[in-house]
Amino acid sequence: MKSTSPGNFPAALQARATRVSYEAGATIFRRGSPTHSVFFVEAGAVRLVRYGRAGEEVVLHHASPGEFIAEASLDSARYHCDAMAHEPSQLLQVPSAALKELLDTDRDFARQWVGILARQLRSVRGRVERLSLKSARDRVTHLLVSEGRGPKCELVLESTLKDLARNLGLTHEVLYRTLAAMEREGLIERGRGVLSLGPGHMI
Amino acid sequence: MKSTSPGNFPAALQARATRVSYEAGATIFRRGSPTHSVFFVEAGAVRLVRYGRAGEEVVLHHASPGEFIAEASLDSARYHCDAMAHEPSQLLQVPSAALKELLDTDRDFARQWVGILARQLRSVRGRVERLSLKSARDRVTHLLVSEGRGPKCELVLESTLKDLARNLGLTHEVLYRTLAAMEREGLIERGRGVLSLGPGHMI
DNA sequence: CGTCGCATTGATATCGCTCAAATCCGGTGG
DNA sequence: CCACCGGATTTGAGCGATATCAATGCGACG
Repeated sequence: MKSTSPGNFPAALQARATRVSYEAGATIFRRGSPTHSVFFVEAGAVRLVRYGRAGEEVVLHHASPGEFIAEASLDSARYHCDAMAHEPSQLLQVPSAALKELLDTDRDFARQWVGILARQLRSVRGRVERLSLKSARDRVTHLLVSEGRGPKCELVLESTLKDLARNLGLTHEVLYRTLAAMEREGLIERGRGVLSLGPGHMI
Repeated sequence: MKSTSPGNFPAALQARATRVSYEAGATIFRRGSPTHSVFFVEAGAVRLVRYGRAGEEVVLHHASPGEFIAEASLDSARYHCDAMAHEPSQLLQVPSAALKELLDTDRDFARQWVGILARQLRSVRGRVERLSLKSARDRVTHLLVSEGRGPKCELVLESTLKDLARNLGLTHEVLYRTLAAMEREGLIERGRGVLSLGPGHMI
Protein backbone atom coordinates (compact mmCIF):
# COMPACT_ATOMS: atom_id res chain seq x y z
CA MET A 1 0.00 0.00 0.00
CA LYS A 2 1.41 3.31 -1.09
CA SER A 3 0.80 6.55 0.69
CA THR A 4 0.63 10.02 -0.77
CA SER A 5 0.82 13.44 0.66
CA PRO A 6 -2.47 15.09 -0.16
CA GLY A 7 -0.60 17.12 -2.72
CA ASN A 8 -3.16 16.81 -5.48
CA PHE A 9 -6.00 17.39 -3.14
CA PRO A 10 -7.34 20.90 -3.61
CA ALA A 11 -6.64 22.95 -0.52
CA ALA A 12 -10.09 24.42 -0.63
CA LEU A 13 -11.61 20.99 -0.05
CA GLN A 14 -9.55 20.20 3.05
CA ALA A 15 -12.02 21.74 5.43
CA ARG A 16 -14.97 19.84 4.01
CA ALA A 17 -13.31 16.43 3.87
CA THR A 18 -13.38 13.64 6.40
CA ARG A 19 -10.86 10.82 6.38
CA VAL A 20 -12.30 7.32 6.03
CA SER A 21 -10.66 3.89 5.86
CA TYR A 22 -11.74 0.70 4.16
CA GLU A 23 -10.29 -2.78 4.32
CA ALA A 24 -9.50 -4.71 1.17
CA GLY A 25 -12.68 -5.82 -0.53
CA ALA A 26 -14.92 -3.37 1.31
CA THR A 27 -17.65 -1.63 -0.65
CA ILE A 28 -17.49 2.15 -0.73
CA PHE A 29 -20.70 2.70 -2.64
CA ARG A 30 -23.01 0.73 -4.86
CA ARG A 31 -24.49 1.36 -8.23
CA GLY A 32 -27.94 2.83 -7.97
CA SER A 33 -27.59 4.24 -4.48
CA PRO A 34 -28.03 8.01 -4.19
CA THR A 35 -24.87 10.02 -4.70
CA HIS A 36 -23.85 11.64 -1.48
CA SER A 37 -20.10 12.08 -1.70
CA VAL A 38 -17.08 12.32 -3.91
CA PHE A 39 -13.93 10.56 -2.75
CA PHE A 40 -10.22 11.17 -3.05
CA VAL A 41 -7.78 8.27 -2.75
CA GLU A 42 -5.05 9.09 -0.23
CA ALA A 43 -3.62 5.61 0.05
CA GLY A 44 -4.44 2.16 -1.23
CA ALA A 45 -6.40 1.49 -4.41
CA VAL A 46 -10.04 1.65 -5.35
CA ARG A 47 -11.84 0.06 -8.26
CA LEU A 48 -14.93 1.15 -10.06
CA VAL A 49 -16.63 -1.96 -11.38
CA ARG A 50 -19.68 -3.05 -13.25
CA TYR A 51 -20.87 -6.56 -13.87
CA GLY A 52 -21.94 -8.28 -17.07
CA ARG A 53 -24.87 -10.64 -17.08
CA ALA A 54 -22.53 -13.58 -16.75
CA GLY A 55 -21.31 -11.93 -13.56
CA GLU A 56 -17.90 -11.09 -14.97
CA GLU A 57 -16.29 -8.02 -13.52
CA VAL A 58 -15.51 -5.11 -15.75
CA VAL A 59 -13.12 -2.65 -14.15
CA LEU A 60 -14.15 0.79 -15.34
CA HIS A 61 -11.38 2.47 -13.49
CA HIS A 62 -8.58 1.64 -11.13
CA ALA A 63 -7.95 4.64 -8.91
CA SER A 64 -4.54 5.06 -7.33
CA PRO A 65 -3.48 7.54 -4.65
CA GLY A 66 -3.95 11.09 -5.85
CA GLU A 67 -7.07 10.40 -7.87
CA PHE A 68 -10.70 11.25 -7.33
CA ILE A 69 -13.50 8.76 -7.71
CA ALA A 70 -17.16 9.42 -8.43
CA GLU A 71 -16.19 12.85 -9.67
CA ALA A 72 -18.35 12.24 -12.73
CA SER A 73 -21.37 11.44 -10.61
CA LEU A 74 -21.50 14.89 -9.07
CA ASP A 75 -24.44 15.98 -11.17
CA SER A 76 -26.26 12.67 -11.37
CA ALA A 77 -28.67 11.44 -8.75
CA ARG A 78 -27.23 7.95 -8.38
CA TYR A 79 -23.88 6.23 -8.64
CA HIS A 80 -23.51 4.44 -11.94
CA CYS A 81 -21.10 1.73 -10.81
CA ASP A 82 -19.81 -0.06 -7.73
CA ALA A 83 -16.73 1.17 -5.90
CA MET A 84 -14.66 -1.28 -3.92
CA ALA A 85 -11.39 -1.00 -2.08
CA HIS A 86 -8.88 -3.22 -3.82
CA GLU A 87 -6.37 -2.86 -1.02
CA PRO A 88 -6.68 -1.46 2.49
CA SER A 89 -7.37 2.15 1.58
CA GLN A 90 -7.57 5.55 3.09
CA LEU A 91 -9.88 8.03 1.41
CA LEU A 92 -11.00 11.58 1.86
CA GLN A 93 -14.74 11.87 1.65
CA VAL A 94 -16.29 15.11 0.47
CA PRO A 95 -20.06 15.55 0.54
CA SER A 96 -21.37 16.34 -2.93
CA ALA A 97 -23.28 19.34 -1.63
CA ALA A 98 -20.15 20.86 -0.15
CA LEU A 99 -18.25 20.35 -3.36
CA LYS A 100 -20.99 21.87 -5.46
CA GLU A 101 -21.15 24.85 -3.18
CA LEU A 102 -17.41 25.29 -3.43
CA LEU A 103 -17.63 25.10 -7.22
CA ASP A 104 -20.00 28.04 -7.09
CA THR A 105 -18.05 30.18 -4.69
CA ASP A 106 -14.38 29.43 -5.25
CA ARG A 107 -13.12 30.43 -8.64
CA ASP A 108 -9.70 28.81 -8.28
CA PHE A 109 -11.21 25.59 -7.16
CA ALA A 110 -13.65 25.57 -10.07
CA ARG A 111 -10.74 25.98 -12.42
CA GLN A 112 -8.89 23.10 -10.77
CA TRP A 113 -11.96 20.92 -10.96
CA VAL A 114 -12.43 21.54 -14.67
CA GLY A 115 -8.80 20.57 -15.15
CA ILE A 116 -9.25 17.36 -13.18
CA LEU A 117 -12.25 16.32 -15.24
CA ALA A 118 -10.51 17.16 -18.51
CA ARG A 119 -7.47 15.12 -17.54
CA GLN A 120 -9.65 12.13 -16.66
CA LEU A 121 -11.39 12.47 -19.99
CA ARG A 122 -8.14 12.42 -21.92
CA SER A 123 -6.97 9.43 -19.96
CA VAL A 124 -10.12 7.40 -20.58
CA ARG A 125 -10.07 8.31 -24.26
CA GLY A 126 -6.57 6.91 -24.34
CA ARG A 127 -7.86 3.68 -22.94
CA VAL A 128 -10.58 3.55 -25.58
CA GLU A 129 -7.91 3.97 -28.21
CA ARG A 130 -5.97 1.09 -26.69
CA LEU A 131 -8.98 -1.21 -26.47
CA SER A 132 -9.74 -0.47 -30.11
CA LEU A 133 -6.51 -2.10 -31.18
CA LYS A 134 -7.06 -5.68 -32.20
CA SER A 135 -3.87 -7.45 -31.21
CA ALA A 136 -2.46 -8.03 -27.77
CA ARG A 137 0.98 -6.84 -28.86
CA ASP A 138 -0.37 -3.56 -30.15
CA ARG A 139 -2.17 -2.96 -26.89
CA VAL A 140 0.96 -3.57 -24.85
CA THR A 141 2.99 -1.26 -27.08
CA HIS A 142 0.31 1.40 -26.97
CA LEU A 143 0.22 1.20 -23.21
CA LEU A 144 3.96 1.74 -22.92
CA VAL A 145 4.10 4.51 -25.49
CA SER A 146 1.19 6.44 -24.03
CA GLU A 147 1.61 5.84 -20.32
CA GLY A 148 5.31 5.10 -19.99
CA ARG A 149 7.90 7.63 -18.81
CA GLY A 150 11.27 8.52 -20.19
CA PRO A 151 13.02 7.57 -23.43
CA LYS A 152 12.35 3.87 -22.91
CA CYS A 153 8.73 4.42 -21.94
CA GLU A 154 9.18 2.80 -18.57
CA LEU A 155 5.99 1.86 -16.85
CA VAL A 156 5.81 0.93 -13.18
CA LEU A 157 3.10 -1.63 -12.63
CA GLU A 158 0.53 -0.99 -10.00
CA SER A 159 -0.63 -4.32 -8.66
CA THR A 160 -0.38 -7.53 -10.68
CA LEU A 161 -0.05 -8.57 -14.30
CA LYS A 162 -3.41 -10.24 -13.95
CA ASP A 163 -4.90 -6.84 -13.25
CA LEU A 164 -3.02 -5.32 -16.14
CA ALA A 165 -4.49 -7.99 -18.40
CA ARG A 166 -7.96 -6.87 -17.43
CA ASN A 167 -7.07 -3.27 -18.02
CA LEU A 168 -6.01 -4.22 -21.52
CA GLY A 169 -9.11 -6.29 -22.16
CA LEU A 170 -7.16 -9.54 -22.36
CA THR A 171 -7.07 -12.76 -20.39
CA HIS A 172 -4.06 -13.13 -18.14
CA GLU A 173 -2.80 -16.15 -20.06
CA VAL A 174 -2.63 -14.19 -23.27
CA LEU A 175 -0.85 -11.29 -21.60
CA TYR A 176 1.77 -13.62 -20.07
CA ARG A 177 2.44 -15.21 -23.42
CA THR A 178 2.49 -11.91 -25.24
CA LEU A 179 4.94 -10.35 -22.80
CA ALA A 180 7.17 -13.40 -22.93
CA ALA A 181 7.22 -13.39 -26.72
CA MET A 182 7.86 -9.67 -26.96
CA GLU A 183 10.69 -9.97 -24.47
CA ARG A 184 12.26 -12.82 -26.44
CA GLU A 185 12.15 -10.65 -29.55
CA GLY A 186 13.68 -7.67 -27.80
CA LEU A 187 10.59 -5.53 -28.23
CA ILE A 188 10.22 -4.92 -24.53
CA GLU A 189 12.20 -5.35 -21.34
CA ARG A 190 10.94 -6.50 -17.99
CA GLY A 191 12.15 -5.78 -14.52
CA ARG A 192 10.54 -6.38 -11.16
CA GLY A 193 7.26 -4.55 -11.54
CA VAL A 194 8.55 -2.53 -14.48
CA LEU A 195 7.93 -2.74 -18.20
CA SER A 196 9.75 -0.74 -20.87
CA LEU A 197 10.38 -0.66 -24.58
CA GLY A 198 13.39 -2.71 -25.67
CA PRO A 199 16.10 -2.17 -28.28
CA GLY A 200 14.23 -4.08 -30.96
CA HIS A 201 11.60 -1.43 -31.09
CA MET A 202 11.39 1.20 -33.78
CA ILE A 203 8.89 3.96 -33.44
CA MET B 1 -26.94 16.02 -42.45
CA LYS B 2 -28.95 16.85 -39.41
CA SER B 3 -29.37 20.29 -37.99
CA THR B 4 -29.83 21.28 -34.40
CA SER B 5 -31.03 24.39 -32.77
CA PRO B 6 -28.22 25.63 -30.57
CA GLY B 7 -30.24 24.41 -27.62
CA ASN B 8 -27.35 22.78 -25.81
CA PHE B 9 -25.04 25.62 -26.53
CA PRO B 10 -24.57 27.69 -23.40
CA ALA B 11 -26.12 31.10 -23.90
CA ALA B 12 -23.14 32.75 -22.31
CA LEU B 13 -20.91 31.50 -25.12
CA GLN B 14 -23.05 32.89 -27.94
CA ALA B 15 -21.36 36.23 -28.00
CA ARG B 16 -17.87 34.72 -28.18
CA ALA B 17 -18.60 32.16 -30.87
CA THR B 18 -18.14 32.43 -34.61
CA ARG B 19 -19.86 30.11 -37.03
CA VAL B 20 -17.59 28.10 -39.31
CA SER B 21 -18.30 25.52 -42.01
CA TYR B 22 -16.27 22.56 -43.23
CA GLU B 23 -16.82 20.25 -46.13
CA ALA B 24 -16.74 16.51 -45.69
CA GLY B 25 -13.19 15.36 -45.08
CA ALA B 26 -11.86 18.76 -44.11
CA THR B 27 -9.43 18.98 -41.23
CA ILE B 28 -10.52 21.14 -38.32
CA PHE B 29 -7.35 20.81 -36.31
CA ARG B 30 -4.37 18.49 -36.12
CA ARG B 31 -2.70 16.66 -33.32
CA GLY B 32 0.24 18.62 -31.98
CA SER B 33 -0.87 22.03 -33.15
CA PRO B 34 -1.42 24.60 -30.40
CA THR B 35 -4.89 24.63 -28.91
CA HIS B 36 -6.66 27.82 -29.88
CA SER B 37 -10.34 26.99 -29.85
CA VAL B 38 -13.06 24.73 -28.61
CA PHE B 39 -15.79 23.76 -31.07
CA PHE B 40 -19.47 22.99 -30.85
CA VAL B 41 -21.15 20.88 -33.52
CA GLU B 42 -24.26 22.61 -34.81
CA ALA B 43 -24.82 20.41 -37.82
CA GLY B 44 -23.01 17.55 -39.53
CA ALA B 45 -20.61 15.22 -37.80
CA VAL B 46 -17.02 15.49 -36.62
CA ARG B 47 -14.56 12.78 -35.77
CA LEU B 48 -11.64 12.82 -33.41
CA VAL B 49 -9.11 10.36 -34.73
CA ARG B 50 -5.67 9.02 -34.05
CA TYR B 51 -3.57 6.77 -36.20
CA GLY B 52 -1.72 3.60 -35.38
CA ARG B 53 1.67 2.92 -36.84
CA ALA B 54 0.10 0.83 -39.56
CA GLY B 55 -1.89 3.92 -40.45
CA GLU B 56 -5.19 2.50 -39.27
CA GLU B 57 -7.68 5.04 -38.05
CA VAL B 58 -8.91 4.88 -34.49
CA VAL B 59 -11.98 6.99 -33.92
CA LEU B 60 -11.69 8.39 -30.42
CA HIS B 61 -15.00 10.14 -30.64
CA HIS B 62 -17.74 10.74 -33.11
CA ALA B 63 -19.35 14.08 -32.32
CA SER B 64 -22.92 14.69 -33.42
CA PRO B 65 -24.86 17.94 -33.37
CA GLY B 66 -25.17 19.27 -29.85
CA GLU B 67 -21.75 18.10 -28.73
CA PHE B 68 -18.53 19.89 -28.00
CA ILE B 69 -15.17 18.81 -29.31
CA ALA B 70 -11.72 19.57 -27.92
CA GLU B 71 -13.36 20.42 -24.64
CA ALA B 72 -10.79 18.24 -22.89
CA SER B 73 -7.93 20.10 -24.50
CA LEU B 74 -8.82 23.40 -22.84
CA ASP B 75 -6.03 23.15 -20.32
CA SER B 76 -3.43 21.48 -22.50
CA ALA B 77 -1.12 23.35 -24.82
CA ARG B 78 -1.68 21.17 -27.89
CA TYR B 79 -4.44 19.12 -29.41
CA HIS B 80 -3.98 15.43 -28.74
CA CYS B 81 -5.78 14.10 -31.79
CA ASP B 82 -6.94 15.07 -35.27
CA ALA B 83 -10.40 16.44 -35.85
CA MET B 84 -12.01 15.98 -39.23
CA ALA B 85 -15.46 16.74 -40.57
CA HIS B 86 -17.10 13.46 -41.46
CA GLU B 87 -19.94 15.22 -43.27
CA PRO B 88 -20.41 18.77 -44.39
CA SER B 89 -20.52 20.41 -41.00
CA GLN B 90 -21.35 23.66 -39.34
CA LEU B 91 -19.55 24.43 -36.12
CA LEU B 92 -19.40 27.16 -33.56
CA GLN B 93 -15.84 28.10 -32.78
CA VAL B 94 -15.00 29.53 -29.39
CA PRO B 95 -11.49 30.77 -28.64
CA SER B 96 -10.01 28.93 -25.68
CA ALA B 97 -9.08 32.17 -24.01
CA ALA B 98 -12.63 33.45 -24.17
CA LEU B 99 -13.95 30.21 -22.74
CA LYS B 100 -11.44 30.22 -19.92
CA GLU B 101 -12.29 33.77 -19.09
CA LEU B 102 -15.96 32.93 -19.03
CA LEU B 103 -15.25 30.00 -16.74
CA ASP B 104 -13.71 32.43 -14.32
CA THR B 105 -16.40 35.06 -14.45
CA ASP B 106 -19.68 33.31 -15.09
CA ARG B 107 -20.76 31.02 -12.31
CA ASP B 108 -23.68 29.50 -14.15
CA PHE B 109 -21.58 28.77 -17.15
CA ALA B 110 -18.90 27.14 -15.04
CA ARG B 111 -21.52 24.90 -13.55
CA GLN B 112 -22.79 23.95 -17.00
CA TRP B 113 -19.28 23.26 -18.18
CA VAL B 114 -18.54 20.92 -15.30
CA GLY B 115 -21.75 19.10 -16.15
CA ILE B 116 -20.76 18.77 -19.79
CA LEU B 117 -17.38 17.30 -18.91
CA ALA B 118 -18.88 14.89 -16.40
CA ARG B 119 -21.43 13.66 -18.91
CA GLN B 120 -18.70 13.06 -21.48
CA LEU B 121 -16.73 11.15 -18.90
CA ARG B 122 -19.62 8.87 -18.07
CA SER B 123 -20.25 8.28 -21.75
CA VAL B 124 -16.66 7.34 -22.53
CA ARG B 125 -16.51 5.06 -19.50
CA GLY B 126 -19.54 3.32 -20.93
CA ARG B 127 -17.65 2.76 -24.12
CA VAL B 128 -14.71 1.31 -22.21
CA GLU B 129 -17.10 -1.09 -20.55
CA ARG B 130 -18.44 -2.09 -23.95
CA LEU B 131 -15.01 -2.60 -25.48
CA SER B 132 -14.06 -4.77 -22.52
CA LEU B 133 -16.69 -7.32 -23.47
CA LYS B 134 -15.19 -10.12 -25.50
CA SER B 135 -17.93 -11.17 -27.88
CA ALA B 136 -19.50 -9.17 -30.68
CA ARG B 137 -22.99 -10.12 -29.52
CA ASP B 138 -22.36 -8.83 -26.02
CA ARG B 139 -21.12 -5.53 -27.39
CA VAL B 140 -24.20 -5.08 -29.53
CA THR B 141 -26.48 -5.87 -26.62
CA HIS B 142 -24.56 -3.59 -24.31
CA LEU B 143 -24.80 -0.78 -26.82
CA LEU B 144 -28.56 -1.11 -27.08
CA VAL B 145 -29.11 -1.47 -23.34
CA SER B 146 -26.91 1.46 -22.42
CA GLU B 147 -27.56 3.87 -25.28
CA GLY B 148 -31.00 2.82 -26.51
CA ARG B 149 -34.21 4.65 -25.67
CA GLY B 150 -37.56 3.33 -24.53
CA PRO B 151 -38.66 -0.14 -23.41
CA LYS B 152 -37.19 -1.77 -26.50
CA CYS B 153 -33.93 0.13 -26.25
CA GLU B 154 -34.30 1.66 -29.68
CA LEU B 155 -31.17 3.16 -31.09
CA VAL B 156 -31.13 5.46 -34.09
CA LEU B 157 -27.95 4.97 -36.05
CA GLU B 158 -25.91 7.97 -36.93
CA SER B 159 -24.11 7.28 -40.18
CA THR B 160 -23.31 3.77 -41.35
CA LEU B 161 -23.02 0.30 -39.92
CA LYS B 162 -19.41 0.35 -40.94
CA ASP B 163 -18.91 3.26 -38.58
CA LEU B 164 -20.81 1.49 -35.87
CA ALA B 165 -18.51 -1.49 -36.29
CA ARG B 166 -15.53 0.73 -35.60
CA ASN B 167 -17.21 2.22 -32.60
CA LEU B 168 -17.65 -1.29 -31.25
CA GLY B 169 -14.09 -2.30 -32.03
CA LEU B 170 -15.13 -4.85 -34.64
CA THR B 171 -14.63 -5.25 -38.37
CA HIS B 172 -17.68 -4.43 -40.41
CA GLU B 173 -17.99 -7.99 -41.71
CA VAL B 174 -18.30 -9.36 -38.19
CA LEU B 175 -20.87 -6.76 -37.27
CA TYR B 176 -22.99 -7.57 -40.33
CA ARG B 177 -22.91 -11.25 -39.53
CA THR B 178 -23.59 -10.71 -35.86
CA LEU B 179 -26.57 -8.46 -36.52
CA ALA B 180 -27.97 -10.90 -39.08
CA ALA B 181 -27.63 -13.81 -36.68
CA MET B 182 -29.14 -11.92 -33.75
CA GLU B 183 -32.04 -10.84 -35.90
CA ARG B 184 -32.66 -14.42 -37.04
CA GLU B 185 -32.78 -15.50 -33.41
CA GLY B 186 -35.15 -12.73 -32.43
CA LEU B 187 -32.65 -11.08 -30.12
CA ILE B 188 -32.82 -7.78 -31.95
CA GLU B 189 -34.94 -6.05 -34.56
CA ARG B 190 -33.76 -3.87 -37.38
CA GLY B 191 -35.47 -1.05 -39.20
CA ARG B 192 -34.04 1.48 -41.58
CA GLY B 193 -31.37 3.10 -39.50
CA VAL B 194 -32.80 1.77 -36.26
CA LEU B 195 -31.78 -1.08 -33.99
CA SER B 196 -33.77 -2.35 -31.02
CA LEU B 197 -34.00 -5.30 -28.69
CA GLY B 198 -36.30 -8.06 -29.93
CA PRO B 199 -38.77 -10.36 -28.18
CA GLY B 200 -36.26 -13.15 -27.73
CA HIS B 201 -34.30 -11.08 -25.31
CA MET B 202 -34.42 -11.53 -21.56
CA ILE B 203 -32.64 -9.09 -19.37
C1' DC C 1 -24.52 4.73 -67.63
C1' DG C 2 -20.41 4.26 -65.02
C1' DT C 3 -18.36 4.61 -60.67
C1' DC C 4 -17.83 4.53 -55.86
C1' DG C 5 -18.77 3.11 -51.35
C1' DC C 6 -21.84 0.51 -48.27
C1' DA C 7 -23.95 -3.89 -47.35
C1' DT C 8 -23.73 -8.75 -47.53
C1' DT C 9 -22.05 -13.41 -47.79
C1' DG C 10 -18.36 -17.08 -48.39
C1' DA C 11 -13.87 -19.34 -47.35
C1' DT C 12 -9.87 -19.52 -44.71
C1' DA C 13 -6.34 -18.21 -41.32
C1' DT C 14 -5.19 -16.57 -37.05
C1' DC C 15 -5.33 -15.08 -32.63
C1' DG C 16 -7.21 -14.99 -28.28
C1' DC C 17 -10.20 -17.72 -25.11
C1' DT C 18 -10.91 -21.84 -22.30
C1' DC C 19 -9.59 -25.63 -19.61
C1' DA C 20 -5.76 -27.76 -17.33
C1' DA C 21 -1.59 -28.48 -14.84
C1' DA C 22 2.84 -27.20 -12.81
C1' DT C 23 5.73 -23.78 -10.44
C1' DC C 24 6.79 -19.81 -7.77
C1' DC C 25 6.21 -16.66 -4.00
C1' DG C 26 4.66 -14.35 0.15
C1' DG C 27 2.38 -14.88 4.19
C1' DT C 28 0.67 -17.72 8.23
C1' DG C 29 0.76 -20.81 11.80
C1' DG C 30 2.76 -24.55 14.23
C1' DC D 1 12.63 -22.97 10.94
C1' DC D 2 9.58 -25.40 8.26
C1' DA D 3 5.17 -26.99 6.38
C1' DC D 4 1.31 -25.30 4.37
C1' DC D 5 -1.80 -22.41 1.76
C1' DG D 6 -3.65 -19.24 -1.57
C1' DG D 7 -2.94 -16.48 -5.33
C1' DA D 8 0.02 -15.03 -9.11
C1' DT D 9 2.67 -16.65 -12.87
C1' DT D 10 3.76 -19.82 -16.51
C1' DT D 11 3.23 -23.12 -20.09
C1' DG D 12 0.48 -26.57 -22.89
C1' DA D 13 -3.29 -28.14 -26.01
C1' DG D 14 -7.36 -27.37 -28.56
C1' DC D 15 -11.32 -24.79 -29.96
C1' DG D 16 -13.95 -21.15 -31.43
C1' DA D 17 -14.67 -16.50 -32.59
C1' DT D 18 -12.98 -12.81 -35.06
C1' DA D 19 -9.90 -11.00 -38.65
C1' DT D 20 -8.72 -11.25 -43.35
C1' DC D 21 -9.21 -11.83 -48.22
C1' DA D 22 -12.51 -12.14 -51.84
C1' DA D 23 -16.61 -11.63 -54.59
C1' DT D 24 -21.24 -9.79 -55.43
C1' DG D 25 -25.34 -6.89 -55.11
C1' DC D 26 -27.17 -2.50 -54.39
C1' DG D 27 -28.04 2.42 -54.20
C1' DA D 28 -26.46 7.17 -54.68
C1' DC D 29 -24.51 10.41 -57.39
C1' DG D 30 -22.27 12.60 -61.14
